[in-house]
Amino acid sequence: MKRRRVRPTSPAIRLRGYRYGDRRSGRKMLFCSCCSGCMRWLGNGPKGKYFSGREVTNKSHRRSKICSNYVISPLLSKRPSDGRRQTIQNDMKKRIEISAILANPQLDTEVTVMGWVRAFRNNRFIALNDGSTQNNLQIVADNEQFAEELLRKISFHACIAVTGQLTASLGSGQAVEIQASHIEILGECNPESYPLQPKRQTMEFLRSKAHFRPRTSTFSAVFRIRHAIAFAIHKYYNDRGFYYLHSPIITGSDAEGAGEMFRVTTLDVENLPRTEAGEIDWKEDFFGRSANLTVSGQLQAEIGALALGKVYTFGPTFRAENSNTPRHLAEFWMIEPEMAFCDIYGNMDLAEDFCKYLIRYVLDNCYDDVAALDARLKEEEKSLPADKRRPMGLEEQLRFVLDNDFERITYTDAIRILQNSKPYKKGQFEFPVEWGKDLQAEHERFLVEKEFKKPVIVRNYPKVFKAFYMRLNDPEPGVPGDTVAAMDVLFPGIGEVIGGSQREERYDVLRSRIHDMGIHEEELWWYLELRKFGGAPHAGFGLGFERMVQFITGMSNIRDVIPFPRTPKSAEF
RNA sequence: GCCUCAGUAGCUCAGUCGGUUAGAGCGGCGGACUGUUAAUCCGUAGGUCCAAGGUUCAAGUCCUUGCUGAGGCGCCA
Repeated sequence: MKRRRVRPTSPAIRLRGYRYGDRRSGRKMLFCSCCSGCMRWLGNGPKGKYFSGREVTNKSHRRSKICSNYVISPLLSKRPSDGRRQTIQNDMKKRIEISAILANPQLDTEVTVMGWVRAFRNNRFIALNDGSTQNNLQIVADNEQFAEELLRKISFHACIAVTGQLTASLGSGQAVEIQASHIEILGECNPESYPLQPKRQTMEFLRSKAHFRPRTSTFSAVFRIRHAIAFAIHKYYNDRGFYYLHSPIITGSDAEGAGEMFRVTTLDVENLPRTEAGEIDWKEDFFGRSANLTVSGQLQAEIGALALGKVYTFGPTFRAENSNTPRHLAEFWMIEPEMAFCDIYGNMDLAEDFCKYLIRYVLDNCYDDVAALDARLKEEEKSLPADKRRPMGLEEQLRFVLDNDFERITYTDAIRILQNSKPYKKGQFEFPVEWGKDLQAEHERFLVEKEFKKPVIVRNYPKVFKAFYMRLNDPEPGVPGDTVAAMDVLFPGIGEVIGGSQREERYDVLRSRIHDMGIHEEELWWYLELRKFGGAPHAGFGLGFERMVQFITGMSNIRDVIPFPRTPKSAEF
């Protein structure tokens, strides 16, 4: 069948759709064209060359066959002439988003807006928010013009539709407002039983009301910014020639070396199949083997990089660790770029440029949201003693990161700096500082927040506490032991945002590392073969998406930057 | 997983050495208010003091266990 766009058959009826001709019957069939995926059937046309839009459209409309996105002809959207009240259905097509009104206000025109009531002051002024922007639009409701019954229903977070003239505001807090001529309650919100209130509420409380918290100013700002960062990530890599590679969410490998995993099974847990030896028989399971949720897409990303050159993954990641901190989630999103023909230095360059790009993108595109979060933090910190307050405001902090180069040091440098530090000499560190021991949070925090006062990239860690796939460095004078080309990007407040490395591309070296760490070689046969056949030097890193959102929004708990957080003992919503 | 703290009205919290009828602010409800910006003013209702057990003449308060939450640490992104 040939797909062909249908032209309007008459000026009055603008019909949009794709027409398929059936050769055998000669009938024409019309399908919706609201989007490339929509195949909603709108009706059969009559035989013959011409297609009657009116007939089909009217018939389809009566039978509710038209896709909701389908552009209705002017004929249908015209208001009924018999004076019947216009329906919401028609209003919705006229609805303008508040962001559009505020960006480009057409004064003295009639507009229709829909959204949720943030405040109803003086029985006259409604602050309306529809989620399209941080800013509310003020609705002026002349209370003699509206029934008391209606006004009573304009309560906190009730959903309403308002039509009226857009005018310059007489008040001082806003530039424009709507003089309401028509108000409709789309969804009542009984304040006696609705859990949220027009007042400050704690993050803990709002977390327990995850189905309503996006309506608050703080969370809507966070989720708009979260979206912007996600979008910017794709844009960043796409613009630089990376390919988005979908790494699997279910994995059969448990040798990824990144923590405890969630098991995926269809076996009856009440009655597990056993082998003769009495062990659980995973051959009976859905995949014919033991399977888990992924803890990293890195190993698969390496497959991509060694064919497509530059790839990135961006997907959910699962860690079944009992981590009870404001920086950990059991389900989080991770971005893992992987580049062939790249070493640890190129890796660091990408990491720094990438972080800065995301921050800049948010400042350029979500300034109102950042400003609102900044103001909120400042307000919140007023009640804290001076030494507990953040050294910088949110926006100031973001600009500071943009304006300064990240400090780049080796692990060996870091140990030396720490051993010469005041807290070390005064014995204020809880954990020992010596070459060969991993840096603890208190050490990282000292480097980032006290010594350098900006993001720090630490590289070349001892191989003993790093993963098997990291590239072994040549021995260096002044370095007491073997190191690998690993790097961590440390940010103020949240610690490690990025962990990455140059990968071990030498088959023999990798194989002996796998053996040393007690990993079964058979699990990683394909990973080893990547080195055996057409291998290349390559590098990459993992960036914790929520940690970046946390840094950019200034939220102190990671559970408040993901819509539905999953943490130990918590998977509501 | 370890350590610390918390759980009292719808929300945020106070409640002294174990002692009479458990309080406040905000929010809700009723009323007033035609230029408000967390509006304001007057009035009013609202409690299984997390749960179970224990000590005591007497427990919101002390003890034990459990549950939940937060913070710190570890693991990491």
